[in-house]
Amino acid sequence: MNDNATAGTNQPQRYNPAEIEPKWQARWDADASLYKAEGHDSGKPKFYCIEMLPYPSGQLHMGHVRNYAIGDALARHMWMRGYNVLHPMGWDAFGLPAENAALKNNTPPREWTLANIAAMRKQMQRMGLSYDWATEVTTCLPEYYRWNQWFFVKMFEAGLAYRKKSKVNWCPDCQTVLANEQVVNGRCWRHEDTIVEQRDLTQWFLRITKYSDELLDGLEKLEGWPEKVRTMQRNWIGRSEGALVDFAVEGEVKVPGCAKITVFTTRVDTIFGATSVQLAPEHVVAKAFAAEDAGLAVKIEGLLAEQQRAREAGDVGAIEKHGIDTGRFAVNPFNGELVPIWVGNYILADYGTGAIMSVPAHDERDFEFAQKYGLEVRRVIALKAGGEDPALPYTAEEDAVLISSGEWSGLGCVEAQQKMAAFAQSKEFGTSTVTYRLKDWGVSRQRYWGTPIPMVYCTNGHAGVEPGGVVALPESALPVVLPPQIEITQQGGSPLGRVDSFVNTTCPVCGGPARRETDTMDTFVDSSWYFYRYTDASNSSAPFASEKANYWFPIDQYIGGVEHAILHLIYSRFWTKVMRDLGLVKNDEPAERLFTQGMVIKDGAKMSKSKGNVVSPDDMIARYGADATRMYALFAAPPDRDLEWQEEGVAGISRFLGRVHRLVTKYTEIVRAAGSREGTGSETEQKVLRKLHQTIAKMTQDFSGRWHFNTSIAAIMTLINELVAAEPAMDSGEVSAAAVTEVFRNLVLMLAPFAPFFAAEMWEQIGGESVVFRTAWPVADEELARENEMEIPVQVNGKLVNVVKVPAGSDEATVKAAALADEKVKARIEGKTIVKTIVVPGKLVNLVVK
RNA sequence: GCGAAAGUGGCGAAAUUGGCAGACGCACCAGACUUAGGAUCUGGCGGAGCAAUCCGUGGGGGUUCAAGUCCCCCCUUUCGCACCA
Repeated sequence: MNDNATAGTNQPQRYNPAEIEPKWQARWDADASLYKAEGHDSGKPKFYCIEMLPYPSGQLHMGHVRNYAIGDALARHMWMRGYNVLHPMGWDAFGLPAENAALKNNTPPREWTLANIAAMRKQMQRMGLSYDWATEVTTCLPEYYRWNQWFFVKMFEAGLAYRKKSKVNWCPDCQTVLANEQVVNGRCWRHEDTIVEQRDLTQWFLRITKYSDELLDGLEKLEGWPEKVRTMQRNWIGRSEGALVDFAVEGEVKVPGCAKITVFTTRVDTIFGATSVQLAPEHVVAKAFAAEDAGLAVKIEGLLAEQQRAREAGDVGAIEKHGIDTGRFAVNPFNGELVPIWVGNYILADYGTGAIMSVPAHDERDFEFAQKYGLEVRRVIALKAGGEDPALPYTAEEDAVLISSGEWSGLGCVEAQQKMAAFAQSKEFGTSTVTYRLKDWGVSRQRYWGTPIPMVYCTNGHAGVEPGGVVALPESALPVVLPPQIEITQQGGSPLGRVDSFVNTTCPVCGGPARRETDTMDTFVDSSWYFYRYTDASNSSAPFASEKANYWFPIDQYIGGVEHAILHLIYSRFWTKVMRDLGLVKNDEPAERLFTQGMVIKDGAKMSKSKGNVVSPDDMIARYGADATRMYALFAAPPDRDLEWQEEGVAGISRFLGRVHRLVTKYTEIVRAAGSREGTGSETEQKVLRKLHQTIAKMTQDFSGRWHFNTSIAAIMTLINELVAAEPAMDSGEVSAAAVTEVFRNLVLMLAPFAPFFAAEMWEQIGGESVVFRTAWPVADEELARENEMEIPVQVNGKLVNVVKVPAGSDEATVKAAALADEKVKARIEGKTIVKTIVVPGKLVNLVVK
């Protein structure tokens, strides 16, 4: 850069990251042992630290840089604290972009993906991240995905993987099915503008609902997870306790199974107030009625269309309630009353039973609907304490009792719910039940670039398997390898279905002809267990050895974006429980602690190509170096908050490193020569050492607690500012060589987690032993850190007047006397009476005067 | 609509337990050095005022000797959920 003549006079070697960083990178890349975790027989405590693995798009973005800078600082710090650290990295390498790229550039997905991985690995190495590359996991390689298939077969055998025909979400852009979790407001999670369609398809599902309660209850114990994520998962699982009650349909219904309507309710205690039954437009009974009445059929179609439109508008909640009276009646089993059967556009087919009893007096939606159509509103819940009845709709359950409810009148709501459900069960017209919003995980994808589902359909069938029936492949037949060369086209359907050599196979049981399943697995399968594979990445006989996983798990710290709160983080919890039940691992949960970092934004908005506000990490590194770029990502905001990227700030960090470089270089000879010379005990020496040890204490605390690295870095900057001020004293010997040595050694050690290249260079320069990252983290000396003088603010009537200095540890009387002796204070209280004096030891004095 | 988080200088932010509001950095201003350079160093920098001093943490009330921090009401922003019966 600016290597002109003046630079040479008193600063022979200026901070030049372009020189330092590649030099160290070359050394580190050549030393595979540098970041290698020790085995599970290591005597040290373990620390398993992971950042979420990226999709190999080919380019790191600033969000990655921030994520990895946080994890790397933590991993390096824990190394220095003496832990056995496993800090791995991998690639979530299957997925649609590879197919799109293939279409566009005519490059095979595998080639494209592997090239991207190579490019991104290089970027990570350029950033100086401390990954153990020997444990690298790439999900699109058969060595990895064969274990997806292995798990799939295990789940099939355990009844956890099954096939069913159902309505599924279809993204016309992805040309594939989406899981419920991948649909956001009726749109595709990857295509914000694309409305997801509903299609009837036969698909593979994983029975995540078997673990609904455990997934929910487990959240209570995940205290190391952000409350926000736990809440989101709780909502997603959506457990709801209630009752099923059968309402018999009055009169004849020709379609079998339609003689009764089973409603789901959480408020069976309000059933005497039910004045209609409401069906979803797709309910079988509604369809049965429609079959008998063409006019009704048209109207019900209309309701369905309204629901569809609302879903497409992404605004299901705002739909105007609308319904149709079918003219038919149902019998309330509790009182024998006939209530009209309606079809409503606000009734969801896929929640509960798709049918409800409508109680306008005690449900807001039912109330709104009844008002519109003039249905009866009948109060059956009153205040327990008596007195004036609350306005309708009245939805409270606490301190409320049943009225006008026959023999149940007088019971409290909660008690009535239990007793009435039990009664319904004894009379066989109902039962108490629990429903969930969580649905089984649909994992079939009509795509090429994913894990082939290891199932075949035996054409002729054999004992126990009908013709065309499902047969799981035995372990010896795995992996089912993706055919490498395949033409990617835009036509629908599973691409593998067009490859005859793939489809046509033999049945592993009877040896007869069979067809392979041609769908591939959702890529979220890949990321559901990848972190177990890190512990034993090259195992070719099992997904991993249990003893290795049991040593490292649960993950001590998992770091990633909050956008995975539902998808990845719920799937991987599920997968862990399945593996536990298979006897592979002992832990119930994958990660002890989860940290979700904020977004990186620019000019107030998330960086995106369309907004043109993308800052490239490569540019930053080329201009300021990796150390400054990483350190800025930690300095600009606390890691859990959004970070506004300001290039001037990176320049500021670069200047700061330059100042440290100048100081370290200036005192290098003293530090290198230092023996065990005595300190001078001078005031400046005490001051410098005090600041040093206060900084060590602050940094150590930040790492173990809140991770507010912005304040840690600010503390180091303050230390540097003090050192600059102390330069004359360090030059004159007023600050001893021993003290200078102590300061600079510890300063470099403290910078190591944030600026690894810089720290390695400085450490070598001052003659530090071994590797800086394997040197023990400094320990704060409380004695040296202690202030010997305190500054005590003095207030009069709560307003600051002056600050007085007193010796540290002064008692109340001394502090008070010092406050009263202060000229400014004297002037302020002149002629007034002190009514009260508050002395908070070590904090302040407040004089209340009149 | 429900729930959560947030709102502090020109900007990013700090104040961990009710106790000096604005640490640290950016930008800006002044100065030094100078082959005048987007380098480096020194100093200044919430607002008003010559000053003493007064005002100031989204707005309004309250508790307290003392409130950015606690309580009540309201506003704004972001995120999550959203006819879930």
